[in-house]
Amino acid sequence: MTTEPPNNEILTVKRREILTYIERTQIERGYPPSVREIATACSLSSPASVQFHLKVLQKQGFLMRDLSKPRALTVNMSSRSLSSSNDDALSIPVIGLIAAGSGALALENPTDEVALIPAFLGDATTLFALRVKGDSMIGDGIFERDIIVARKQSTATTGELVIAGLRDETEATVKRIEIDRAKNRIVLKPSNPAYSPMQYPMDQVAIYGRVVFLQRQF
Amino acid sequence: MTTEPPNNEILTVKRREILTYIERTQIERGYPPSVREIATACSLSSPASVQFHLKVLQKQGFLMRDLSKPRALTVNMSSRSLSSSNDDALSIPVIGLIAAGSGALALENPTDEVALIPAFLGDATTLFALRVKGDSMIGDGIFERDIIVARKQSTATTGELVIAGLRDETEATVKRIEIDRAKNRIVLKPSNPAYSPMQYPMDQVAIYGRVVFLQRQF
DNA sequence: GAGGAAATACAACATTTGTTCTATTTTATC
DNA sequence: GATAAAATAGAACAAATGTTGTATTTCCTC
Repeated sequence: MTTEPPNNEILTVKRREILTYIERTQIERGYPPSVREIATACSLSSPASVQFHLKVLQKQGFLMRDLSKPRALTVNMSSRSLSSSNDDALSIPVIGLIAAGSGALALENPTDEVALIPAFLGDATTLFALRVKGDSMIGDGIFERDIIVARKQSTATTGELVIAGLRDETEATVKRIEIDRAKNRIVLKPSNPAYSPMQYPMDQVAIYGRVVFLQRQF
Repeated sequence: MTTEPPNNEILTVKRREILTYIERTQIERGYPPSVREIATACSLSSPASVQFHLKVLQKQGFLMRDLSKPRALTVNMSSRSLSSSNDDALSIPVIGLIAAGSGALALENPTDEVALIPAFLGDATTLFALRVKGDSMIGDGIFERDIIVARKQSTATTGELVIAGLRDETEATVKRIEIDRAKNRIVLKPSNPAYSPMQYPMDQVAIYGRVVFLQRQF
């Protein structure tokens, strides 16, 4: 299995069209298209024309073929991975470290960028990402170095996982929130039994956002 | 697209073997096997025998076919999803393989789609995604319903987080692996203290891949 | 052990498909 | 505009593949 180094030559319009069609078909139908199906889909009236492009694509390392076998196509490299502006990918700035235990968050100095492609996340402008520090939330499976994505919002309901902090401070933590309107209190609960919940008067707590997503690299 | 209700008839040994082979081939090669390839792999010396089973599987709703088209096979329902509720088992319902095709295979619920892959994961063709079932790995912060992305590989070193299973079975689990070459044994360790490590002779364990990434939606 | 259903096999055939050769058209370059 | 390279097309052929009909074997049930 020799993985050809990606020829950094650009993809022709037609070749990109073909590559994309193969990918889409594989995903949508569960099996790759035949040469003639590619021809029809990509407006080429001869299988030979497709053959021509396939050979180039193969030489460039974009796909693998098992010759003489119908539909024996494997896409090595997504055409998307080459596009400079990755339409589908969201890049969200990692604003800083968020505390587990007591805090320490330096907002507003993007250190990193996370690339996400989740369709389900919706409007990207209201999202921000943080790298987790500490172990106060391991009960929820949130570990040190994980990256969590939150949606900016200043309110929350009991039980939600939020990014919050004290109004006067620059620190923020990720915690499960509990709102007691009767007593006018907010409780921020760690999910690690080794830590204790913290109680504050409602007006002292600032909610920055709600956790919607988490990712971890091993 | 009518999703046939899963006929609760059980899968024959042979039919399960065939279904599993189709799935595995789709994952590993990127395209489904031909009828004759199935015959060879599943020890059937006639394509007609395979045809017989395929028709049954199709009627049961396990797979779809486009007749007269080579390799036009789509697995609707993983054979794994039928396996008795082994807590450790991974259900591999939807593998909408990553950012594009490669070894795509979209099984089961089109609703559940993994559509996220960070650039840093590199070559997408050797990756596959799984949805986690069970709580045997919560010690590592891997929870039910999380999606883990693994890189295909058949070997591993002690301490790594792997997708592995018994060679003869269709189920796979995510576990931390420990290899004892002296005793010719492999230990698969859950990270939930409620579960016990399992020991197997080395040649009975099949390693499918190493966990490289995890994502969770809240 | 008899009978029937399920499973398997063999062989022949029709399709789909990949492949190659050659000719023609388009595009780019000077 | 001339020339070469790239791209496309057409046709014919070979290989891989799906399909069907029938016969044989295996397995299960009574």
